[in-house]
Amino acid sequence: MNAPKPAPYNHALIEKKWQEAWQEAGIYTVADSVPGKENYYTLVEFSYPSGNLHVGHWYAFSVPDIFARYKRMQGFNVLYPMGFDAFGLPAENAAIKQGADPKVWTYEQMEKMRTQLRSMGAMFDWEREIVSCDPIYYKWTQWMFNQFLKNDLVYRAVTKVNWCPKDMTILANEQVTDGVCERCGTEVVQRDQEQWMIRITKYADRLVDDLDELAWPNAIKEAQKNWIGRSAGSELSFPLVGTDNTIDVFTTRADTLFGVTYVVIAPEHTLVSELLSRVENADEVLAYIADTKKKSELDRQQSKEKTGVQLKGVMAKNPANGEAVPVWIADYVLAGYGTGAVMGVPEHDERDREFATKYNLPIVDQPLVDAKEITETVGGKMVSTYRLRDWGISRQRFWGCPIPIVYDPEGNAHPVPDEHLPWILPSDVDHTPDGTAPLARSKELFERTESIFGKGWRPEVETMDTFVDSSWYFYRYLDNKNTESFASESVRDAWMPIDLYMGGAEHTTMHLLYSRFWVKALHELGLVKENESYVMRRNRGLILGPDGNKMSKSKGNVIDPDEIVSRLGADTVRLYLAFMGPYGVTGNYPWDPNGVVGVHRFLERVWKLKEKIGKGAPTNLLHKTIKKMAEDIEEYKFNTAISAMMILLNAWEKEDAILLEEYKTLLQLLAPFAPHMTEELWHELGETESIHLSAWPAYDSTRIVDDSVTLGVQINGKVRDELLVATNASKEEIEAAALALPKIQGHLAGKEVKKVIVVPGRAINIVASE
RNA sequence: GCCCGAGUGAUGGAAUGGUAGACAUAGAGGACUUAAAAUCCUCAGGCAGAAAUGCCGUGUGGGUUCGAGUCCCACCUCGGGCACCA
Repeated sequence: MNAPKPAPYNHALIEKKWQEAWQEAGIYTVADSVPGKENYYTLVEFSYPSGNLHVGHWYAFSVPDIFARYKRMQGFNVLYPMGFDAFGLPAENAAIKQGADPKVWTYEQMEKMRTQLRSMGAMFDWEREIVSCDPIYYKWTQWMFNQFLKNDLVYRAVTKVNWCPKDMTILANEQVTDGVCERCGTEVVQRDQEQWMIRITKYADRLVDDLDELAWPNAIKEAQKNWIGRSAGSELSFPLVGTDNTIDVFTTRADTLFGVTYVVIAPEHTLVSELLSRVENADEVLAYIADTKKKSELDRQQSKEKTGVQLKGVMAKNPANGEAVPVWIADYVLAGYGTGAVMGVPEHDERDREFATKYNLPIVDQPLVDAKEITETVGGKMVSTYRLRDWGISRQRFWGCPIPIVYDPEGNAHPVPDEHLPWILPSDVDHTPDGTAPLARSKELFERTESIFGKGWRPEVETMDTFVDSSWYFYRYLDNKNTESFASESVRDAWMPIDLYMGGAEHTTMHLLYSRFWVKALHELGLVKENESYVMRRNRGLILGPDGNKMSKSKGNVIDPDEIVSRLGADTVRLYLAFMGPYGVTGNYPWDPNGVVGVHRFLERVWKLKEKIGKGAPTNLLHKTIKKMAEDIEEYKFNTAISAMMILLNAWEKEDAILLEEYKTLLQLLAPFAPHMTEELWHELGETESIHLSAWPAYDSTRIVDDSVTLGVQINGKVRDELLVATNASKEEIEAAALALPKIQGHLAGKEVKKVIVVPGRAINIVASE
């Protein structure tokens, strides 16, 4: 009879068993402080409850989990929390299309996702879960809004919004494709809308300058700098001939001031209405302005051909030489950038030249002067201007955080006092779009407002941009049940700032910048100590379909993680995603159905390797592997860390036997990657405590150096042979041995050796005459 | 157009200025099997050659260096960001 076959690797059984056991034992519950351990806060962007976990979620959450687990084994008290960014458009769309209640819909999606998220076997501490649409959470979103309002960081302003006349709704930029509404295809128009704004521009300089202190990847910093778009220049006043008024222009080229031949203002410029009375061609000007308004923002951007109209009879004086120049209106000048007016210097600016040529304006060549000097001479000032605009947070939507504002009978806005927070989102709303904010139809909200504030008072009916919810969520994980503050000072001290924030590249300029601003504002208001929220940020790449295209249902290239998990296991999916390439660089990797089988094979081989446990000899390779893996993981190069384990496995499989302790060390190295399988084997080998509570193995530094090493022997930089030498051989010995190699002698025949360079442990280069 | 990245086998990728292609996948050959799958072993950048070996080779062209995938200059291609930004 044959000996009984050892049990095969049954991932389904093992994964279920340990997920339950871990939860039971609470091994992922994180305390705010653990004696002798340093806290380490790893963050990933919380999920939108779309209801179905796709490969992207796995990549976003399970690979950072490897890092978090590694840090934990290294002796850190690691927090790796998860929650839901639960307000947002899809819930509302479901309400409009299917008549669902957005809240019920959202909570259903979250429940589905929690189950799927658990199948990852990640070390999320679910007791710290946050849900941004929960009043216990948004109370503090509203409270912070009030704090900002009190401190002049919030104001009311009229801005342009995308408006779909058919759907009667404001559209977000991403809902507008090629100038039409993505839902109904109707042409989108620009409409003035009064809304609540957050003064992010007040922090523009700090948001740029403080990047220098951060050890972030350069590309991310550059993207933010670019987005903020600080530009240093001069603001100069051009007096209008015959009036007390001036046109203020912004220029980065004050040095070309003497070359100015005209001045242009934006059609929306505040001076326009005043000047109209003095203009000789008012009809023409009005027609031009009307024309501009008809054009969508997109049209204005697309048509590169410059148009404009002269304000006949209006002249501006060049402050440098007193020369009178004509004033024009043109829509290539943007009202929202700089001062909304520019000086035209066709000699030095290509765009100005194009405009001047088209309208026969003079082009004069004048010598350049010193920018700073001339600015001072003409009474201007050196200023910076920014591409960054203030942040409009009002949304005419239902499923968002209510803006805690009420209006008195005279229409003056008042904050809802803190004692009335959370200012609850009502539920009695018809979601059919009719051009007004859904909350305007809530009887409950209006009655509540009157009962608290008095007759004739009415509520704000707009809700906040969901980027507000996500600007501070990382504080709430720290203290998610606190009813006295958004997070207590002691827990913030314990965890902030965040050590590592991994997320999508698409959030580089919006969410990442908003949340940096938010922390700076809280900091300035004395509400938090830190001035920057993220010590390190890494953007991950994208997982593409097997065909190399972005996964999409229409392309039929979508990989369903649930299917792979049930067929090959969560450990395999985690390992495969980590093995595809380095993490934290924005590389996009195609999913290879064969590749995932390959890493599964690796796990099965590790599983089978236990049969070789016996009287083996200690191996140096293990210690090199430990060293290399730690180095690689610290750089998020999980792919090469895995490959190091594969190399070790390949070597051990050739041995007759391996030592129990060494095999267990391999399990520990593999534990962050394949938490379930390693836990099973760990216990099978007699351990009673979780492998995830064990310490990351240390390597023996005396065992990472081999006795001998193979060097490449080059002649004039070309490899001709190799040489096995003792690691401690002297340069002279190596040189002599290399020169004595028969192959080398052959190559050197008739040549003169000029120099020999020995690179210890690497190569020998013999420099010879040709 | 401007800014930031990146170009390496059939594929994902590896390589402190020091033996290019680790590891893995696909592929070829073999073992086991009645057969297939699974598993195991071997080969595997290109060209030439029976082989030994030689020549070529990291987007292109230059350069620095004893030595360049890696550093410098110019260009090409691809990806990302911004864009009538004064």
